[in-house]
Amino acid sequence: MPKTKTVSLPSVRPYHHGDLRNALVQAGVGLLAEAGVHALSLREVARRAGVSATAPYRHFESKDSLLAAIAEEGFITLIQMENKAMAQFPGDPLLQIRAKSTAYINFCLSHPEHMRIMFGGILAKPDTPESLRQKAGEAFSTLKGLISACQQNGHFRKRDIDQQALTWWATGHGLAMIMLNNCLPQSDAPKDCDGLMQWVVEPMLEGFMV
Amino acid sequence: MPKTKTVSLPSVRPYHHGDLRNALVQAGVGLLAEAGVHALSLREVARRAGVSATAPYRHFESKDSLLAAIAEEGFITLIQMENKAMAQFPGDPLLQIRAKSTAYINFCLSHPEHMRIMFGGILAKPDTPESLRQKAGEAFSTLKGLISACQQNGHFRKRDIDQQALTWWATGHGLAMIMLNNCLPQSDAPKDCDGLMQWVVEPMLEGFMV
DNA sequence: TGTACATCAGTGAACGCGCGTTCACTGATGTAC
DNA sequence: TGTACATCAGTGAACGCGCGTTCACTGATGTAC
Repeated sequence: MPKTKTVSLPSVRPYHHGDLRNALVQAGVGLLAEAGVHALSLREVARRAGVSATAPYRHFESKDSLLAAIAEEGFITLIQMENKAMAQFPGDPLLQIRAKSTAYINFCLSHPEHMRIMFGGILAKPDTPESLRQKAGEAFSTLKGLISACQQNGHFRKRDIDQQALTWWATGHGLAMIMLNNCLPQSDAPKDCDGLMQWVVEPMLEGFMV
Repeated sequence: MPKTKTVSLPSVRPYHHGDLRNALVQAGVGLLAEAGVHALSLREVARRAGVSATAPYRHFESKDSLLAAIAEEGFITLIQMENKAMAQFPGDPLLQIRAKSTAYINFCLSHPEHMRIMFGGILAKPDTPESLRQKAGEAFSTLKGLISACQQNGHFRKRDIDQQALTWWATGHGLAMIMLNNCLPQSDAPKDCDGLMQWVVEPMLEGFMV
């Protein structure tokens, strides 16, 4: 087979990367998905980004702050998925809550290792950046808005909104974590995860409905 | 200050430990509680048990199998705490479920790092020992029994037992994980964790009640 | 428009570290006769 | 009861490894005049 002489494209990486911070976060996200939390090291992330082991220190104080950025990226993706799902049912808060729940569990199951970072104690650390905390809280605010709307339009009984919201979130989050860890017991539950989520949420919903 | 000559007690560790396997598990549990998952290494566990770095290999194939034993110990403790709480209300399955929920969250909050191992993916690994899987399933079986009893005595509507049980577990587990990770949003929820658990479970319970 | 210089974003060598695991070993224990 | 020997449960040296981080550096970029 004759070797074809390939034209040298501008493959010479310029000295400055241009958007290394972002590239590192993306490399981290990819590594996480492929190899899991335990394989996620600063050095490997740098390697993936095609950069020296110490370059990340121009953009992150320490490994922990890279981790925080990766977690934040996770919350952003989660919120996007939820918003997209909710947008299918404009004006119908009940269907929107259902869609949001489904999106939540879909994210969890498609990003299990990411979940372990997002909910693996990083938010309990003192030096967690404010932007991360804020993103983490955003999804919950949306949920409260939807529940409030469901009370207004007569779908739900009037109850403490924080209370109903937290109950809902706990249920969805708990199911997701249980599935993530392969703890789901044998049962006659639906096999598809959308159906399962509805199935689990349903008994709780009966308590919400007017 | 005069040195008092201390009698040499039988402090000379005999060559054979006697119950090293158990001692290693306990050392691991202690280390976990004090220093967290990240600090949990085979070598440090051996050090704590006062034994050479390689001694654990007489009792555990690998670090992973020590981890599995530690997780199993966690489930045993959890089950004990739940059973003790339930025993306060013999013959009253509804109060027993409530007590079990409270015990669950008390365990989670008093053993956060242990929870991370128990529900950190270890049950998803292929070579997880059968005994661990079985212990992990035990608490759920108990819950199903209680729910069934609540249906029998007319407290709960007749519904699929697996479904109600999973909803309940998901809610309790979710709340515990949320608290563990400091994700609990600002709200007018009770501050004590028993009260909080009841507060979160209550809206769901209304859907269960006849 | 050109130049001097400060600042920024990379490099690569080196550090010390603790880890999981292997190996050949030895001291203690249990058992068959 | 005593002895030979197999088995068991420890030891300690050594392995290779990848990690996070520091340091002094250098190439590229932006800015003031």
